[in-house]
Amino acid sequence: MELTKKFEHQQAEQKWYQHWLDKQYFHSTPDHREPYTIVIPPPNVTGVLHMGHCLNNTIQDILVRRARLQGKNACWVPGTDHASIATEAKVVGMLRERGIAKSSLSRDEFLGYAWEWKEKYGGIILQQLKKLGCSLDWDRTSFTMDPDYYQSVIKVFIDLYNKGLIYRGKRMVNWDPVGLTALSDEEVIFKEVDSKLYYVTYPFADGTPGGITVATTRPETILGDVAICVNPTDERYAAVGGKQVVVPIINRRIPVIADEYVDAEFGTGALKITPAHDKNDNMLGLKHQLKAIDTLDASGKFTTEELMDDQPTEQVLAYNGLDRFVLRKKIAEDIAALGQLVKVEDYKGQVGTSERTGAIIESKLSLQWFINMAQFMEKNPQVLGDVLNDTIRFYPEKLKNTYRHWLSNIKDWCISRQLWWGQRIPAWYDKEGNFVVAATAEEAEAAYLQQFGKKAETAGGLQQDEDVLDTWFSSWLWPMEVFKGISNPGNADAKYYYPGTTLVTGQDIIFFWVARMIMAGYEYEGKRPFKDVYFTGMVRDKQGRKMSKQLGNSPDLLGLIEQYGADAVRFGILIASPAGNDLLFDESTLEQGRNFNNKLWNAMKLVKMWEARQSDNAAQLADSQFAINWFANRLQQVKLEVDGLMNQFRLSEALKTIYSLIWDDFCSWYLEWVKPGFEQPISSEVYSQTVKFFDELLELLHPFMPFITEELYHLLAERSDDLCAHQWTAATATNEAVLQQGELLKQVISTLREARVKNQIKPKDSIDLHIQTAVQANYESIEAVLKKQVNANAIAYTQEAVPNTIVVAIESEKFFIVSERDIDTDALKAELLKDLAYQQGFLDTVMKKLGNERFVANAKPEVVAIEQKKKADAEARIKAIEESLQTLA
RNA sequence: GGGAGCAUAGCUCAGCUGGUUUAGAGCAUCUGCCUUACAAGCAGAGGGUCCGCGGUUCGAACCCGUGUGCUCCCACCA
Repeated sequence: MELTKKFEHQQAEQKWYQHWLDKQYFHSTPDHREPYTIVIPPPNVTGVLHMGHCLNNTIQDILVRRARLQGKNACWVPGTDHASIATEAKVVGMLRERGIAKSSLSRDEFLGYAWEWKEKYGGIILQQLKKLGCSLDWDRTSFTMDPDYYQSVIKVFIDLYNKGLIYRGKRMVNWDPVGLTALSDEEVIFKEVDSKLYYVTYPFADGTPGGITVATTRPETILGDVAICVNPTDERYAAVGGKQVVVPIINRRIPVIADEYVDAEFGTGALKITPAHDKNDNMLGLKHQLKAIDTLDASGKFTTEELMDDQPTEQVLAYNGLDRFVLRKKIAEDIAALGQLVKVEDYKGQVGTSERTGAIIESKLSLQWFINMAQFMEKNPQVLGDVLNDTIRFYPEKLKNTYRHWLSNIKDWCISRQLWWGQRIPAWYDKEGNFVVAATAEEAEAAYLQQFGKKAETAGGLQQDEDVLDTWFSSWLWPMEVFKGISNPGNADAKYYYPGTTLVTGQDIIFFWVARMIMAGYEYEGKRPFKDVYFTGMVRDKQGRKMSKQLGNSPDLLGLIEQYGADAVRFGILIASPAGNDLLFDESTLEQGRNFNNKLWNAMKLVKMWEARQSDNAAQLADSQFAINWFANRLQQVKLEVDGLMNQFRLSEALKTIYSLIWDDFCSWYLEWVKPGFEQPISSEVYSQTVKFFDELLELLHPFMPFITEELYHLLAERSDDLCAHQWTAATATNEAVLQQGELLKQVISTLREARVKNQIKPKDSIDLHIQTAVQANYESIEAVLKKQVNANAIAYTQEAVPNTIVVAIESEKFFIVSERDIDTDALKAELLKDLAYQQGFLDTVMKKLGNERFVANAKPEVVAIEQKKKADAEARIKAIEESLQTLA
C-alpha cells in the first residue's frame, strides 16, 4: 500500500469514531471493575460548541480515555441543560421574527413552540463533540427536562418544602425588566458605569426656609420616596430631627429619620428612602415601619398605580408608561425647573445587570420562592467541611478560599422564575391565596382537604403556580439523576457510578453549579458527588481578551477541526493551557499539533519501510542492543513521570513530556540509532522491539490524540484489537546506569556534531575519532551508534593527545577528530579560550563558596560534597582544555 | 471597600523541600542544509537586571516586608 506524504485526518476521524461507536467502546454498564465516572457539565440545549467547551471536553475525554486504558470501567455521561431563561429568550426571539408575540400565546402553545425548537436545534452541540473525538456514553444522554428528570426536580422541591427548607415570601429580588423574571444573586453581574449624582433639595414642610439636600443616582424613583434618613451623630442635621420635608413634584410630606446605616461622608450625608426600589432602603423601611410605594411596573416603566393616595397632578400622570431611563432625565429636568436641583456631578457607580439578557436589574418587591440556605447549611455542614478537608479536592486549590467565602456569607436562594420553559412549581392556590404543595392536581386537592378542612372546589378550585424553577435547581441534581438516583433511588447504576470521580468545569460556575451539586449530593445521597474538581480557566484570545461575538475573536471551531484535524486542535488547546490558568488561544499551537501529527505519520512510514530479516542479524542486533535497552528504560521513566503529572491534573505538562519523548527521544535519537543503512534490511528482533515501543508510545498519547494514534496502531501491524480498548501496561522500574549512559551518548553526539559544524566539515565527509577516556567500557557498547551518528569511519582509544586534530572535551574526556579538512587553528583556539574563561569563572564561584568557612560548617554535607565535585569537574575540564590548547600551539 | 492570585527569554510557561554547574522548555528569531521517514523537516546558534527596593540566611527566582503594575472573585455607600 502506498502511504501518503502527510497524515490525512478527515477520513481517519470519521472512520475511527464510527468504528468505536460500532464496537460500543464508550458504553459502560456496572461490573466488577473500579468505576471512573464523569458527568459532562451539560451545555445549554440550544448552544453551539465554542472554545470553552473545546478545552473542557478535551480534558474530560483525556481523563476518561486514560481511565479506560488503565482498565477502569469508565463512564462519561453526556447531556444538555434546558437552560430556562436562555432558551426561553431564544424562543421568544424566534417567535418575534415570525411575528408572534409571547403574550398572545397560552402557556401550552408557547411550550409547543419551545419543544419544537428544542427538537430542531437541541443537541447540535452533542454532535459537535463527536467531531472532537469525545468518548461519551451516548446511550446515557440526559436532558434536564426528560420526564423522569422533570419529576425528580418536582420531587426534590416538595421534599425540601416539607422539610421546611423552602418558603414563599415577599422579598426584595433582582428583577430583570427585559426577561420579566426574578433572578438569583448569582445571575446578577455588576458592571461599572458612568452615571450622574443629582443633588436634590426637599423643602421643609413647615415652611422653614431651606430644606434638606440629598444626593441620588436615581431621581426617577423620587416619587416613591417615603423618608429622608440621616446619621444620628451628624451634627449638621441635629436640628431637623422629627421635621417633615416635601418630596418634589409629588408634594408628599415625609419624615426625616435617623439611622446609623447612613454614611455622613457620602454626598450630603442625607439619604432618600425608597423602600420599593432599593434593597437597603427596603431594609431601612422595614426597620422604621415605612410604607413601600412602587412606581415602576414589571418592564421598568413608570406607573402611578400606587400613587393615587397622593392625588397625582397632570404632570405626574403624564409620566405614566415612561421608561425608567427616559424618566430619569425628565424628572431631573422638572426638578431643575422647580429650582430644587442644586447640582449634578459625574459619578462612577456599579449597576447590576442580568447575566442572560444584559438588562439593568431593578430591585423589586415580589412574591417568590426561596431556599433557606442558613438552615440548609446547618443541616449539611459537610458541604463546606469536606471541601476544606480535601474529601472533595479542588484543583487549583486556591478556589477553596473562594468557595468558603461564598458559603460563609450565603444568602437565601431565590428559585422561582417568571418563565414558562422549565419545571413548573408544584404549588396550588385557592382564590384567597392559600396554597398546598403537591406533585399533581389530584394530590393537591387531597392535601388541600386535609390542610384546610374543605374541598378545593368549594373555594373556587385550585390553580397551579404559573412560575417555573431556576435552571440550577434542576442541574444541581445532575450527578445523581443522570443515573436516576432521585427518580429511582438505590438503583444499580446509581449505586455503582455515584459518587463520580472527577468533575471538570469552569471557574465561573463554582457557585451556580459546583457548590449546589455538593449541597444536593449531601442532602440526597449523604455523600460527596465527586472526588476531584478540576477547574479550567477561561479561553481568551492572543491579546488576553475574552472571546465574544462583538469582538469577532471567537474562532470557528468546526472550521479549525476541518483545517487542522481534531487531534491537532486538542493538542493545540491543551499545550497552551497551564493548569488552572486562563488560556490564551493562538492558532500557531494548532499548527504545532498538526506538525506533530506529521512527525508521527512519518515515523510510522519509516518503520513500515524497513524490511525485517531473520537471518544474518546478529551483528546488527548487537549494534542496536544499547539503543533498545536505553529506550526501554527511557519509556518507563517517562511513563512514571506522566503518571505523576496526571495525578496532579498537570495535563499540559504531561502532553509536553510525551511530545518530547516521541519527537526527541524516539524520532531524533532512537530511530536514528537503530535505522539500517540505505535499503538494508533490519534485524527482525530490532524491528519487533521498535514496533513494540511505537505501540507503547501510541498508547501513552492516545488519550490526548485519539484519532491518529488509532490509525497508526492499525497501520503499523495487523491487529485484531483497537487501541481505544487497549489495556495499559503499567510502568516498571528503570535502570539509572543505562539512562545515564544514554545521556552521555547524546551529549557526545551533540558535541561532536557541533564541532563538525564549527569546523565546516560537511555531513557527508567522514572522520576518524580518537577518544581519551578513563572508562573505556562506557563507550564500547555505544560505539556502533556513535560511529553512525557522527559519520566516523573508525573509533580508537588513546591515552594521549593526538596532534593536528580538532579537540573537544566533555568533562575530563577528550575527543580528537581527524578530518581531511584543514583545521582552522585560530577559530578552534578562540573557541577553547571562550570555554576556558567560562570554566574558570564557574570555578571561581565554586571556590568562593568552598572558601566560606560558614558555608562548609553550616550547609548539609551532601551540598558540600556536590560543591566539591563541581570543583573537581571544573578543574579537570580546565586541565583538558589547557592540554588541548597546547596541542594546537 | 474586602479577599485571592500573578509578575522568569520576543511570546506562552516550568522551576514542587532555599543548594542539580553562571536559570530551563516549547513557540518565534537567526545560520547552514531539498542528507535516503519527515523543509509542516534536519543540524546548529543567539536571546535573561528572575518587576523595583529592603530584610532573613553560609547561600534567595524561591522565605519575610514594602512599593509598582496587571488579573480575578466577593460586596449594590445613595
